[in-house]
Amino acid sequence: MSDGASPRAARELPVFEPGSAGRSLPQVKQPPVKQPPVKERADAARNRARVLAAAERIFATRDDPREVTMDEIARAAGVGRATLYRRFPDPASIAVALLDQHEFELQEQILRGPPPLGPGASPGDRLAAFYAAMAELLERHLPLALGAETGKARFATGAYGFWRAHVRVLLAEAGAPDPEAAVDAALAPLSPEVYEYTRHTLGHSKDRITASLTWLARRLTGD
Amino acid sequence: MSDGASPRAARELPVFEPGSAGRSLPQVKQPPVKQPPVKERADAARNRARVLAAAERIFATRDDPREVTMDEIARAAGVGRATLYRRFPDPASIAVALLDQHEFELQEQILRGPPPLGPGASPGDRLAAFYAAMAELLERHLPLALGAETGKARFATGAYGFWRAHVRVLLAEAGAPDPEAAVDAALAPLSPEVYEYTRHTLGHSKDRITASLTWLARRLTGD
DNA sequence: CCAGAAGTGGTCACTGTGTCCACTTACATC
DNA sequence: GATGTAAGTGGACACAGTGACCACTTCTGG
Repeated sequence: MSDGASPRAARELPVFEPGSAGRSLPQVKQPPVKQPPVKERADAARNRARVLAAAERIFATRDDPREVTMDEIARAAGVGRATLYRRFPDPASIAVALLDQHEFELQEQILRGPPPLGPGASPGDRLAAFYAAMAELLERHLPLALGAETGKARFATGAYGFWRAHVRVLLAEAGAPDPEAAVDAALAPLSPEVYEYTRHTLGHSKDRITASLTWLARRLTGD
Repeated sequence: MSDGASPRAARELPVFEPGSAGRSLPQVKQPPVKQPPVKERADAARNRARVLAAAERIFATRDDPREVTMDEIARAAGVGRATLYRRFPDPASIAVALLDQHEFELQEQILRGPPPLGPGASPGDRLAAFYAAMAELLERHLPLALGAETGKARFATGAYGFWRAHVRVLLAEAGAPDPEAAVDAALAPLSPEVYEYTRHTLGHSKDRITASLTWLARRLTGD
């Protein structure tokens, strides 16, 4: 997180920066005027790393990631429950924090990577590439994605706003009459629940799902 | 449930019959060979009606229908908790039972009603009509739909299999290369969570959402 | 009418939650 | 280095919901 290069000044899309997830430090009821201290104590950072590592392990192991409990994570991390609650209000927010780390790389590729994921290709190609990349992400981190959907703040997967803005632009370029309304329909098939259902309940292969999403991308953008 | 007319013998689509939801009577661990008795005792039926009525009221009232609890429903229905557990394993299953009642009518219209919802219209028109009808259903029964998504059995909304079969046929008629895989992507925008997000978090009108779904239907079926 | 099956509701042990508070530890300052 | 202080920590507590159990009641077929 200390790359001095590439200042992120002029950006069109709302980039979600990973690491800012579990750091809204004290969970005070009303954030007072006083800014929370910018610097994190060393032991706190160490514990946060422990928590995230333990949580990643647990989410990956569990049968149903939606059943992971705060108590369980705290015990696995060797940390008191209050310590956990200090940063994360519920297990879902931990999954979100972990997921953001993985999603950030994809955001970079979309913003500055080579086509068709990055700028330069046609809307149809870019949308298809985006779908494929998201399917890949879901394939690898499905437990986290499922766990992130549990809490009260749905569609708050941190990066959702980014995907939304990206796809909305693509739909607009493709001539959709109301991209702002269409974009959520276009993103719905990427919901972790849908992926889990087709992938594991129905048993479709990742390639088959990706092919279907590619077809969808072509249809949505009019080829 | 005693309409002697129109025997439902030869059907292509898996119709979900409402009323069969809370009636898999005893929640035994392993259903023994002995068939559960076909007839329901009069007092049991009365209580079931009470439970459903109370639950409908509660689901509609609550801020977040996902937080409705068995205890709450039992108290509101004036019924012991064990009585409730006898028929329904969790609040979600009660929401499913209620929702099925409303979905059944739509199923009938699709099977035997006039076009464009019923048979006779083009795939594009039928899909658009289906989307519009589902949006209407969600608009009216969103709390139930959200509550039904809570439990462990997702995509088990009873009727989901029906919608799935219907839309799969439409996509096949429209020439989709892999309707079996595409159908879940086509149904994803109808997820209650997506509807809630666009409708209430973003504040889009029902008409705007419907218009967008109509656009989607045209795109999916190639007009 | 009545035997027995189906249905009922109060109770119990248990799990996870969220908050609180007394103690500990890191770090800025001297 | 010593030290004051605020951030950080973990155990404890009260509470809510669960799911199962069981003694009791009520319905219904013969």
